[in-house]
Amino acid sequence: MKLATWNVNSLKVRLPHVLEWLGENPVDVLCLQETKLTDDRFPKAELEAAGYASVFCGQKTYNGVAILTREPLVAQDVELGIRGLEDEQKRLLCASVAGVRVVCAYFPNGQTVDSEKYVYKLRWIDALLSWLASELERHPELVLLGDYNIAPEDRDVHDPAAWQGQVLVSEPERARFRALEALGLVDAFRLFPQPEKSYSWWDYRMMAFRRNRGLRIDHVLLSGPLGKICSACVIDKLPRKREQPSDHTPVIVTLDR
DNA sequence: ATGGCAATGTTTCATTGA
Repeated sequence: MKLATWNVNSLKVRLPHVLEWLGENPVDVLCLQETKLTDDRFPKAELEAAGYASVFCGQKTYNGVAILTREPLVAQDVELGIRGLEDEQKRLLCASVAGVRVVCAYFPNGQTVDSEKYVYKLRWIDALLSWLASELERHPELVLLGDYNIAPEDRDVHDPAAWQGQVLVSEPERARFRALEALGLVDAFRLFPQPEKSYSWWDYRMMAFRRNRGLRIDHVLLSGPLGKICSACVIDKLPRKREQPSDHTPVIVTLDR
């Protein structure tokens, strides 16, 4: 079983990329973030024609998440948002696939550490943490895939000195990433040897991709039982090399089942 | 110290992202 996550930065623009990528990478599950589409505009039929069922939860201009699966989804297993959190923003979606609870998340960006958006980011993650604690009891086989907007360690940052204390790397954010791990979740990417300077996002400006000035902020966290059957986790840089790419690139995880 | 790129809608600029 293969699962992937990809912040597409507008599914309207990136649908051809997604379809082509799925053709080359026929994963069982693909979680998307920043679809930036209201549900009435979601390209359900086009994805179905490519062999994928979808559930989605979107809004105009910002945010929006979706889960694509090769197997049909059971509607009653689908859940939107974090239970117990009042939130207008469409950032979280869950579904069950082959007994695995799949959580697709688009964490808030936070803008700057002195902004209201940063306060919201921390509050959102705190709500996620307490919700996940109970969710893990209900679903021991759980995977949290998405754009976390957190680079967990300095090795996930191209220039740690320049980023020191900034949003995406600040200590309160990193502490929350560790709190996710303390729930028993493991960072699938770090279960395996990886190339030095592996990142999942590069700024569009300053030729950042070509210079590999990036951050690793897209992650797959696995619950304990799934960590034990995980056999690979890779970042696929190819889509970032295309014309008109998303600034993020997919992360793919393989489970032995 | 600043902006640099891309997408969106309110569009011919402002806002947001990361």
